[in-house]
Amino acid sequence: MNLRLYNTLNNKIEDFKEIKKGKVGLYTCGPTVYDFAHIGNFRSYVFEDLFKRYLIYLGYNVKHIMNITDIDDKTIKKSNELGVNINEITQKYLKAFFKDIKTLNILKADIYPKATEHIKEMVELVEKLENNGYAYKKENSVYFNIEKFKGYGKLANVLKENLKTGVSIDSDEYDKENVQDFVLWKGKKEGEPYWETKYGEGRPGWHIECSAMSMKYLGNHFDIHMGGVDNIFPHHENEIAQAECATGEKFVNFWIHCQHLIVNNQKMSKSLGNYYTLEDLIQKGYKPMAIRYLLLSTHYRKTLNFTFEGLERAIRSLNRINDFIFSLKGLKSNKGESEHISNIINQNEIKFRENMNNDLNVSGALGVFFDFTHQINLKLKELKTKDIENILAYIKRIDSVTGVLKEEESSPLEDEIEKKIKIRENARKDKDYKLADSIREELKKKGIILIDTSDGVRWKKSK
RNA sequence: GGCGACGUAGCCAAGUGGUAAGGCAGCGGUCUGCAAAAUCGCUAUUCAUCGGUUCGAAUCCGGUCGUCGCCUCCA
Repeated sequence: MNLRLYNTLNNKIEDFKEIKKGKVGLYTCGPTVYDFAHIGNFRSYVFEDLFKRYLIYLGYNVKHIMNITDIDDKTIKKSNELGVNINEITQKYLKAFFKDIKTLNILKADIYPKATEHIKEMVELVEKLENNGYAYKKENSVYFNIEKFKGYGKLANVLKENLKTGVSIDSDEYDKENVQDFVLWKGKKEGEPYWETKYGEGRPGWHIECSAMSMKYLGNHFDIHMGGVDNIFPHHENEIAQAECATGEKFVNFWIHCQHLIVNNQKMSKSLGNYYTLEDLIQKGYKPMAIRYLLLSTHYRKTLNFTFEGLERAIRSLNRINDFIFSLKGLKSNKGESEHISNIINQNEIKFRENMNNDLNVSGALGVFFDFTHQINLKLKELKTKDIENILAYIKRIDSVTGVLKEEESSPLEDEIEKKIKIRENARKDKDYKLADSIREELKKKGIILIDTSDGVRWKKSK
């Protein structure tokens, strides 16, 4: 089965076909760096990462662009309120963003273009739209005339008749009631940053940024554009309008949108006190990989209900995988390789792929993988050296997609602890279980967990 | 009002016309000096609900109820 994806453009699951063999151009909507990103943002980023990792797993050469919005109403507002230079704000939160995605084991994009560094491209795009008759000037701003674009509304399934009310508005955050032509270029306002261009002093509209930057790095027509469902309208709809009216070409083949995350069945908001940043969760003692596991284990088109119970469950599910790897690594085995183990691996990987190919069915794919751990656990005693290598290599391939097994540095034990473990071993031989148990308890308090196996004592650090 | 997603065990969740995966939790057993891990058994006659199509429906169609999102910025 080929990779099949739900394409918002046509509202159905379609076979994925790349434009240029073996290559995928991928654009994901990035952060507006005016505040810390929250776990809802990270749900999208983690899903996008899962998707990108899977494309790489399938052998595609992925070119991934993620924009950084470092100029917009919210950023300007914050800058003015705090009396701080806008760059200081965007620098601060950009740094935090990069730190967070590293923590969550999200692969870096190839390029993170900043809006403020692509004013020239945006103005050129506005110019093209004006030349093609889709844009008009009003006051000091330039607007897109949605009446002129026949395809307007095709992504979000909105009818122009329901939108057009005749007034054009140049703010990102305007009042209700009027939805209409959107702004391409905003004339300068008092107290706002501006650029000097052929359209006078001003700054770009929000939507033009993504059209200009995606086309600059991926071409006029590229494979996949992703984002949260809230971006479908108007942001992505407007991107299509801008790009297609400027170039006359189809803009993007596949639009993939990730559902939102809610917290305890409620919309996340600061006023409800259920608004979490990644740092908040880490401060509470949760491990990043458990957070990542939780965020990616629900299908991307389903609303994810974030709860702390769910996070606890994620920890335990991950433990099952980690314990499995732990047992494998501690096995004493004979040389050789068994055909039936290779068969189990091959069969399992095929099923894993079938599930992932089915519109990124992670839950199904994880279920397949848990089946695998079960099958292998039944055969642990008969594994040969090469089998274990093969299994570990398979786990590595799976994790190249899921990215939840980021290993922590395994520092060697201190001499003193080593000594204690030896004392305990001797005590056990002498059947002095009282002493043995007290040492085990003592080390547990230090974060070292001892496990007695038929192959001897083993230790691991507590999570 | 318009557009869209969705409703499967205590919780999370797969399933895309052929008779309910998997994970977590729980109970009982095996293994272990005891633990841990693993393992075995038990835990949904039923998929919001009512009708229809079909030899056969959680899956298709229609109605009803309910949840969420978008329609203004938001991942």
